[in-house]
Amino acid sequence: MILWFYVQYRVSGPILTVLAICQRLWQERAIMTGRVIKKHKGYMKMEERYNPGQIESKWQRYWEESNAFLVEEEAGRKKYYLLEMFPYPSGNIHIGHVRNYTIGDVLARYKKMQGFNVLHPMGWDAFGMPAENAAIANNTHPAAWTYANIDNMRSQLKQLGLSYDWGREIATCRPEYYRWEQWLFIKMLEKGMAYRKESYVNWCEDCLTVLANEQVEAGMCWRCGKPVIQKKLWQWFFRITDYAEDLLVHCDQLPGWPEKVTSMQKNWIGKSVGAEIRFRVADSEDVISVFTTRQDTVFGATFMCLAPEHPLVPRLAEGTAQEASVTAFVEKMSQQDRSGKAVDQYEKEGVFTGAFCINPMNGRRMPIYTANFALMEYGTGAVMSVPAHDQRDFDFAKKYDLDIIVVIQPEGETLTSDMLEEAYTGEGVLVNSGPFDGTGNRKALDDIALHMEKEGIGKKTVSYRLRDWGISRQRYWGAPIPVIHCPACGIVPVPESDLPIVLPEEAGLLEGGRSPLPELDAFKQTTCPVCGSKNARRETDTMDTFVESSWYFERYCSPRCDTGMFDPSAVEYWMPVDQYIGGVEHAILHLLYSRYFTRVLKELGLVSFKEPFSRLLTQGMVTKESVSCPTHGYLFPSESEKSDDGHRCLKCGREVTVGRVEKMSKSKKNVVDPNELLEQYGADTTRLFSLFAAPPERDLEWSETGVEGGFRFLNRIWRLAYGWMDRIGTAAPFDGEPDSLSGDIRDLNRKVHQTIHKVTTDIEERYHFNTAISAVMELVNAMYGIDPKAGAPETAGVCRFAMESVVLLLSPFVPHFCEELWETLGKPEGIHNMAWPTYREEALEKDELLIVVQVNGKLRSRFSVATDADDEQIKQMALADERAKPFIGDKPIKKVILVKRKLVNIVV
RNA sequence: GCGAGAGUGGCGGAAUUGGUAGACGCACUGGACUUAGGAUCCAGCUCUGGCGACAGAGUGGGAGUUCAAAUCUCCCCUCUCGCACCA
Repeated sequence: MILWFYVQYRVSGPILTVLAICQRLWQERAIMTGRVIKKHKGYMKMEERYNPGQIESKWQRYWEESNAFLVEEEAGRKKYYLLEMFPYPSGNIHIGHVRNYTIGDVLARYKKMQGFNVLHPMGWDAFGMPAENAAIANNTHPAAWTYANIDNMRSQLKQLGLSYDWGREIATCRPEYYRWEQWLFIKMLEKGMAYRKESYVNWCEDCLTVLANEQVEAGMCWRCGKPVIQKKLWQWFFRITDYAEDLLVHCDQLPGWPEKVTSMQKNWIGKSVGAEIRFRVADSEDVISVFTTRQDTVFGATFMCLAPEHPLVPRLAEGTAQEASVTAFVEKMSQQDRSGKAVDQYEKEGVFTGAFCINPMNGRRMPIYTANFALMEYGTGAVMSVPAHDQRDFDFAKKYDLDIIVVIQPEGETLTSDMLEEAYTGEGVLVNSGPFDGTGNRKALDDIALHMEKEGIGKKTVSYRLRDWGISRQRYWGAPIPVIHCPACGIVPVPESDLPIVLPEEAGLLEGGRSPLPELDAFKQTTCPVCGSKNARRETDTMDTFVESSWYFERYCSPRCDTGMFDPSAVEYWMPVDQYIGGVEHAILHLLYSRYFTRVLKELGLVSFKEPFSRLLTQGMVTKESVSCPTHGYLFPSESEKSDDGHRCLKCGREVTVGRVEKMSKSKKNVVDPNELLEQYGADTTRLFSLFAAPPERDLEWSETGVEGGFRFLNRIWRLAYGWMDRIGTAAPFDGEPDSLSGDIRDLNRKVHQTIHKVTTDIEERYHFNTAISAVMELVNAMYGIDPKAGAPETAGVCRFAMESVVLLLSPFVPHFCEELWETLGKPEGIHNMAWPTYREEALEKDELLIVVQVNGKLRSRFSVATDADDEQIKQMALADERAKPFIGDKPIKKVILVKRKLVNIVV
């Protein structure tokens, strides 16, 4: 009621509001006494004013009570699985969620009206760090915080009127869900798809905890500010690299995916074709294996670089004069962020290990360095450096005064090392390359690889940039990894019958974000399932949350299945997802992991397909300026204030810096809460506005300017309907030949058909909801000039056709509003079950063509012509055009270009 | 740094296949209705010059292809996303 009052006040001002209150009280009395809701001339009595609050709760209740969106498999009926990326339950939905889920809802409702059996589920990606952080900050349990957030966000989503099958809701933090993930892990372990190896984590010595990359700020711990070091731990991995080639090849077989996504995935997998070459370490049994794509330059290799983490580094330096400096360098590197993006930004540096290796092609002694740009994760962790033909190696050689030998010369030129200002990376002919001198370098790639293969020095090989997926997390709020470490039997999988390994909820979090699991004896101490040893201990690492989101779309098909991950027949019916929608920021990791997981499921015989998502729509980010205060860090919009005095923090009064425009995120505090919009204008206006503001794939810098326009548009339709109701009377919607109409009413009929055409293709082919909405706006503008009772006898019928079409076309966008109007039009309730309107091809035809006249490509005139005019006639009319003539003058006409039914360009 | 994308009036955007740049909406201006208006209806609204008819310029900047370029090609600038432990 308060909301209603507020809207009234906004719309009508004070005096009419008082009148409206009286009217409303009268109506409510009438409703209570049952006198209002009855048929009136074939349609329902209509409220004069659009009242979103009342309408929206009415229809949301109706959808819920009539189970409007619950679905099940129906053999023989065409299905459509529409999925939006499920949210992390961070607390409140933000405007980015509204955008994502509204886009999905439009498509789901549209497909339903097209006759599909539409699966449209929703759930929660509920494990993750923010719950732990919130638990520490508020002294609660991550589970309590997460479930409270889920309840809150579910009711917010329901307020938006989204057509979800809520009977299929899942939360990944529930044992019923992660039980099957643990089951799958064990299967993968049995198949060798999961394995353990040592790798590095960010470690804070002070908090004694592992840090996520996000928790490292400029090399320091975000909690205590102490330096972060790299610590080696035994961790679990999935062998995604086994599928590198398959994932890569199928990027080109995903026609429903945006090319930018497949292209990013291809680059991420990063296939390189080259050779592996073995370099013997001088005076030692050791061999260094390198991967290179430039084996044609092997004669120019003058030194070797090993990653600081390379196992040979300490051994090579041992006992040499360089040992101390090598140890110091390795130590220094272990303090640094070694991620790809960081390494690329450091200045290249390295130290000599004191050892040499032998170039197998020419016997050259090459000094072995350890260098910061060599990555243990890529290739073999060793780089054969050819300074003459690689810029990075060139810079390094100049810095440390190392030899440079030219081995490729541009055709017909002589190039020597002292001529080089920078590396020569172009094509050419081999020199200084023994038997290969004079060979083109392209051909030499093959020749040298073959030669090495014959001599046992190396071989052709392929390398990928993609690395195996590390899934171990030393965290509490995640799915426990179901293995047992037994001192006698080693790694033992938890028997299937013991699943799920439930995360012990009684555990509180330890200070500093450290996982309590390793210190919780009740969890950790267990019996070995193989030998019965009492000294066995449970794995205390939990799984990366990306694991949960890599198969949830399959779980939705049979979310309550308790005999397996899913019911195979349900998955065969619903999968693959026909349309997946989510933020472009997931273009690589989540989507690649999901593709990988589906391949694993196929390999295990659980599904019959390997690509989970047929079509993908990557929605652009909703961005906003972030605001940060020198003392308080990032601020919520409500925590700072702009005045003449400047933009200040409300907590401390200091001047804030208005940051970059960034993706909305809770950590940046630049989120926009849709609640105010919902309260002020209702769900339909909020939905309409988020769709109208920009096409889905485009980034959207948030601004509320324009939201009034959407609300006005709905009011405008409401008023039109209210004014037309009596005047249309009981006329049936016009469905006759367009030729039986003339004048305004003929134009309106054409406009309706054109609008149906435009809205349908915009939704179906382009997802351009903004232009679909503006097409309906144009139609409504055209309807405003028409009186259904005046003119030809067909007028009322055309008007009813127009009005019903507007309501049907808008129903996926503003469903509550359209349900209400549909009922008012005297239609059976449930517009979501109606068929999508269709247009007639012959009704789209215009009566006249507009021809544009250009002279030398510049617009000079235009004229109308009958649709059946032939090209020659149009040409003559253009040449005779009075407004074009002065620009032709007496200059000779060189050429006349005619674009059929559109344009004439006269070239003089 | 590497990979991917984007840039059009005061603002959000439109122009679907190289063929009328600025649809639709916001903001703004003027008018009508009105006791009143932050409601509604009608009209105007890229910039420069001109009373006007009209003319010239114009899609981040620069070059090019073409009868014709927001759209294609090359170079440059700016912004956004991802970079493997945020989700």
